[in-house]
Amino acid sequence: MSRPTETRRPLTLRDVSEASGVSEMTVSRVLRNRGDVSETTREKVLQAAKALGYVPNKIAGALASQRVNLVAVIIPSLSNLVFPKVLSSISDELEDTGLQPVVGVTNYSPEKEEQVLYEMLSWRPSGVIIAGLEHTPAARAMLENAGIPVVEIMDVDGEGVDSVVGISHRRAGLHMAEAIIAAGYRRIGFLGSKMPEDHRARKRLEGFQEGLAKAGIELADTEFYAGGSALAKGREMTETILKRTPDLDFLYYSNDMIGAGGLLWCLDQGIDVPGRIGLAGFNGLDLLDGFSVRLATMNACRGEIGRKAAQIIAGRSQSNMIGGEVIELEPVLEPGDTIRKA
Amino acid sequence: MSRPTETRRPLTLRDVSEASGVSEMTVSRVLRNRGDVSETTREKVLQAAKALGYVPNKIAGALASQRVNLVAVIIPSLSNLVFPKVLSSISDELEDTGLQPVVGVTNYSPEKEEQVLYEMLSWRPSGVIIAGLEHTPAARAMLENAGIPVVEIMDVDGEGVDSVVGISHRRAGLHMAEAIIAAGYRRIGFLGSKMPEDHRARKRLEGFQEGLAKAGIELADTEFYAGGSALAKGREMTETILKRTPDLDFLYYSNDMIGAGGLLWCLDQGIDVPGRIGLAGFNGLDLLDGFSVRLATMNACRGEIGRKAAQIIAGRSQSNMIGGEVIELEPVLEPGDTIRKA
DNA sequence: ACCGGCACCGTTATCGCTAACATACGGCGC
DNA sequence: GCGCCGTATGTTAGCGATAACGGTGCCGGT
Repeated sequence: MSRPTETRRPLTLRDVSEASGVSEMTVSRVLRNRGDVSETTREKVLQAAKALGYVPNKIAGALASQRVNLVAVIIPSLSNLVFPKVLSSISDELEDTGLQPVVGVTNYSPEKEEQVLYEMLSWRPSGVIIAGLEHTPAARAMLENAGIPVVEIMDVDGEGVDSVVGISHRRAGLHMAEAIIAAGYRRIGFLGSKMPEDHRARKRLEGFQEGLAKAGIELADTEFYAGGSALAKGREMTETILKRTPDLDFLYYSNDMIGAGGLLWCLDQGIDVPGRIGLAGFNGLDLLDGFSVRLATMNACRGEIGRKAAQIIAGRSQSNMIGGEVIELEPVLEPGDTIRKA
Repeated sequence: MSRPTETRRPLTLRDVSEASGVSEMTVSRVLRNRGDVSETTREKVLQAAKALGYVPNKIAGALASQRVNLVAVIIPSLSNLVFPKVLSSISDELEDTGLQPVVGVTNYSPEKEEQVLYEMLSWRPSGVIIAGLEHTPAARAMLENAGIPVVEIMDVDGEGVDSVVGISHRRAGLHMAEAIIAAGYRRIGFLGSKMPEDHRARKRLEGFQEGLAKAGIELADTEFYAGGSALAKGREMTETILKRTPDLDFLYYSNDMIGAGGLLWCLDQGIDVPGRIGLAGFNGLDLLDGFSVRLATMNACRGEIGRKAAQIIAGRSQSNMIGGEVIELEPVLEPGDTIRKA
């Protein structure tokens, strides 16, 4: 009820050691469960620590031991819904390894990414998980020189610094194109975000166009957006593109959220999906489970990506084997109800 | 192209100081922009640091200066969509204060919260922003003894440790009840999550029931869920509750996501909304902008909450004024299209 | 009685950086 | 010339923990 001390000086090991009558070293051993301590002193120490409300100072600990139990996780955005998913699979996997993820957000800006990376590396984490393969030269240099395991995730189309876990967005786009063509669609439009720094979306589009080209087809129209609620944007863009190019018979969206918006708009308009027009998105958001008509999409293996990445970091922080794994996962087409059955 | 050194020993201030021919202290001053350094040496040092690829060690810096530029932000979940929003407003507000948010997630578990808090406090952050007012006794004690500004956010119905920024969920529920009754609805059902630790949802329900009681009405039926895609669950639950109690004329959902699922189901079924049945959710997700029929909801001021909380932390970390502010924000009813006009 | 080994615990020396103080130096006023 | 000030830099002493090693009992074997 009354304050333990007058001026609240933060507690240190010394306080606990004095309170329990043993040396700081022994207290440290007890608190870390490391080294031999008799059961009786262990009890004494724990009791004293609890009574004082002692919280160890990891800053000092990390400096002395040269070990930090943090893993830097750097992603472009939290509002994308994709990334929280990856994040949670990372933290699940890290749960009982003693490692802890720390998140940094770049807003799809390479400069911000460089900043965030610098900031995080200055805490000397035991590993870095970072989205994408495209970084500023300085950022890349930092990753190479950090001397810790680095896992670049989400994308395998390019050269990685160290380990890489992801899917080929190029091939994902290509496969989607093939599926669409196989289903008999020919007048195809693309709708996506304007962000020039979303390399994965760009690669999907490139792969998609390549797939179309193989069948001698070109994109009939495209529409881009920036900012705002993706669902609402999907709705607007769909209306816009169909007004401009009414004979489109398929719309490929760069993500599920705008795809879902487009789907809602089509349903509202009473358009026959997938007869008159087919739709597909990308990501496999479980959000889509809530629609009566299920949008075709491609599962981006987000959970698996996070898990593998975490495993690599955890594995390498124990045994210091030399890394450089590249794990390519295979995205799965989920045809849903918005592509005609062939 | 070739590695700078054979065995890559992490760089220290000493390396930079040797490379630039000045003392470590001067290098430190340059890198922190603190104290007087002549322009010429500043240049020399910066150049050396860049050439070596030096990244400062904040661990050592923090230990020496007893200052850490981190703010712990502790929230129940990242998949709720509400919290990423709060997070981003916090980090926007902190952007140019030199402070940096670090996120911890509790999964709505008080024990996990206690763990995460302990973990974060052991890094000696300059402040804590934590969701909710309900904590374990140990967690509360830690917050009280940490000697740093603490802001509990989202909720004001209860006793805070230090500062509090949020809305009254009890009153939010109550107001929603009044609005619904004013619109002429009488057979009212509630649909929500089963989580016993979601105190804010509980308080909304209590306030809602209180509002109904004032008009001499009781909840006609309730339905709860746990886990899974909220949109899909909303759909299922709505079907279930309406099968069980067909004469309900209003459904109050504990969040917008399940509300949206319910709305989709009603539209699919061709049910007249808001004539035959009214619907309302809670949170004001901008996701809802994408629907042709807009769900009634209540804006929970998430952006404002994050901003104010960050301001309090930032303000107090500069001038050490004594805290204890309580800021109650006023949620706004957004009637949308799913409540009859009175 | 002596020695080796084990279980337990203390001492010392960092870890990389910064606060606080000390020093060097040039210029200025008197 | 002397003292003094201000600027630009160096020196010293920690910050709070841990690694590495050094004791100290106690036991059992010989």
